[in-house]
Amino acid sequence: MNTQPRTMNKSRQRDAIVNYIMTYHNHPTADTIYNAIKKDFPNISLGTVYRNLTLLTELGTIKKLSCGGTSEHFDGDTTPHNHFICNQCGNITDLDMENIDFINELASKHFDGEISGHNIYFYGLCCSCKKETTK
Amino acid sequence: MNTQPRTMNKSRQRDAIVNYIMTYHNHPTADTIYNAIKKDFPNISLGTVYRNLTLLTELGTIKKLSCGGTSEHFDGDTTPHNHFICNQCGNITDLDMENIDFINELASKHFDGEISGHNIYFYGLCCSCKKETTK
DNA sequence: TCAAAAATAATAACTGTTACTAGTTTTACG
DNA sequence: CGTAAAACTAGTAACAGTTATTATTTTTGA
Repeated sequence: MNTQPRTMNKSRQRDAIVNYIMTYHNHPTADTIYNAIKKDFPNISLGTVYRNLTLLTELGTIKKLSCGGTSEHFDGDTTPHNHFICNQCGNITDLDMENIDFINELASKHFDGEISGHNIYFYGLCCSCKKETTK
Repeated sequence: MNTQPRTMNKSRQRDAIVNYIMTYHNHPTADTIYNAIKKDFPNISLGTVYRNLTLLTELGTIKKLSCGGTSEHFDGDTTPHNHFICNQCGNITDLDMENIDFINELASKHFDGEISGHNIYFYGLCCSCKKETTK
């Protein structure tokens, strides 16, 4: 039995969510999006944000980032790239580095299952926190 | 001001937690550990498990794994190694592959902060789930 | 225009985790 | 030893992020 809707209707709220994520590449949480969108949709419900984020993740329009904080983050950039999380301030940023998808092959070598992708989270001190600590 | 205890007392409960994690390399959640230890400590509190897991993580005795499920997992193996999470059954396993810590250098190349480490989570189908789907 | 399907707002419920408190265990030292 | 201070625990309440429920509204296609 298929529990998915047969067709997807358009929804102004969902459009606003996608628009926010695609405009600000700041890996927002559901709550961040909720508060930002409230300016245009004062009555929007947090549940609506969560429901659409789940839906969009399932559709592959966005990606969910689980990097150990109290809540999940979302990324509008679904192309392969890696993230850095600052141990001090907790900020998440994209990491500009050469593509290393070949590690999937390395991981497959001694593995009987099927590897389809990976997530990499680098940790350390971001530029500004590094400056702070060396003061 | 230092909020840490000045010395660490021994605690049978904490020993049992460490012992469980080091014995079964199954990346357990707090709840898994709690239920396992209850056999020896029928009155142990879930809070005690959480408190000690946090403490042990801070001490570096164990590592916390945040791989996107509903709860956190813990790993008694603190040596560099990578994990695989099955998209179907959710099982977490160690991935036997060559060390690729050199990616920290690659990541540092165009990065102004300081990179101290990384976590890699591979995704896909584990051996048994792969067999299931091809039946 | 109108009915069916999809989506929403509002709210309640749920779940993993943390905080609090009174009582117990461990430890250091006389 | 005995004992007092510090560390730790059980039990429980509180909290935060997320999901489920439901009545209502919006979207869509004929």
